Amino acid sequence: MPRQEKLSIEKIIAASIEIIDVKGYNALTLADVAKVLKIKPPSLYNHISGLDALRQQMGHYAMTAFYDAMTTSAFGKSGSEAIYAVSDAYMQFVKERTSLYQSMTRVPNESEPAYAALNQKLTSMLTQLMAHYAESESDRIHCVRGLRSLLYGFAAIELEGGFRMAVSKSESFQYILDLYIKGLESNCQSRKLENNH
Amino acid sequence: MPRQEKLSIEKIIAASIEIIDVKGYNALTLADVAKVLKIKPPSLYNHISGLDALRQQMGHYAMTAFYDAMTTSAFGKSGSEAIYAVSDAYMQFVKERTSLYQSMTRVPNESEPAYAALNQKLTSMLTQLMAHYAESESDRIHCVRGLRSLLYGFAAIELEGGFRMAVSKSESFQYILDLYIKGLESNCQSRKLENNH
DNA sequence: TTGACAAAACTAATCATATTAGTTAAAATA
DNA sequence: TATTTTAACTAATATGATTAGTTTTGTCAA
Repeated sequence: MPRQEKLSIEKIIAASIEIIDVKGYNALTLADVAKVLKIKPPSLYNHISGLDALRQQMGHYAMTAFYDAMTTSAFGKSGSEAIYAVSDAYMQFVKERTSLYQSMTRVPNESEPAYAALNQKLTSMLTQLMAHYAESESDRIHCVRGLRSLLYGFAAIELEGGFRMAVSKSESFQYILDLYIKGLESNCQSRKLENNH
Repeated sequence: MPRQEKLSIEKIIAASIEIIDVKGYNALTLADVAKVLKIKPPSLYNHISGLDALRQQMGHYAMTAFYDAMTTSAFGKSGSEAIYAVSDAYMQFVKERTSLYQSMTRVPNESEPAYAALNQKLTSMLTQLMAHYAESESDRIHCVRGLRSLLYGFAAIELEGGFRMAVSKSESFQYILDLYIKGLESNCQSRKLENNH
């Protein structure tokens, strides 16, 4: 009986996610978290140092799950296949774990070492995927920034209900990804032509 | 002397922008707004119906300025020239009027008619710009969604300090835009080939 | 000029929330 | 079992949004 009862940071995060599911990221309050956990708000301070710290920890937790999803999706793939895979995994994460995704993107301090380190690893992974399309390191980074911008922007606009025209959003997503890959390929093409000048 | 003193919704918005410039969008409070305007917080309710309503009005005000900047930049241009122009204007707006841009993108209710109408007009304008690259209406909308995603994502990641590698962000932006345009062109190309099958 | 009216300020009060301080009970451990 | 730590609690403070009711002030017509 005294098994499941033990409170932990994980339980606090789980409760917070529940609340965000219902009320949205901005509406998270310690008062509500305490209510869900059936304790008084000050008791939470035995586990976390405040609302901002909770958000920070949620960000790290979310980033961990996200990093895992991204890495898994790309494993063993290369070229456009890998790019499609991580992009689909990205959007799947956004759709299926929206509150977690928001906890990641709206983390109070992105510079916090643990968070930043994971972010950095993710960027490295993506940069490797660009090997097929760009030779120089800086070009690969440009490509990664492009993909991240695309995915981040699409997800954000979709989440806030921004795509209002009566056109399939998933078709748009495929179209946009195709466009991006075509851009990469066309880039390759022109590079090869230059080399044979 | 009693000239400049008159309070108005414009002055309230201006004061709010000042505060956001310094403390960030989330930290806006009516208490601070009142302090800047040298009145007591309840007095604000003679002009606005609360913090959320203020944010909504700021969103509309911001969208108006943004729509103006976008439209002006594209005027008389077409094809890739127009796309580069609106993209540059977009990023310029983000950089020079950051608080306003955030007030627009984080507006409490994007469905509010006045806001949504402007948003719709902006989308129409951008869709027209895609005439050169896509024939069907739905393809043009896909293209617009791609561009918006790209710009929105790049701006958001840059604002939150997400591009950490030692690579020029403005070069990345140019690279990404080039990539996007190449994608559009390559799309055209393959469409023409198909037609001549 | 003055009295009525409307606008816009004010004070007082309420409520929700975060957070701190200090206390206590319960669990873990020596 | 005695001690120590953990994690709950109550009480209190501070900030901020918001409402109610009052007062001031500026405008405008008689």
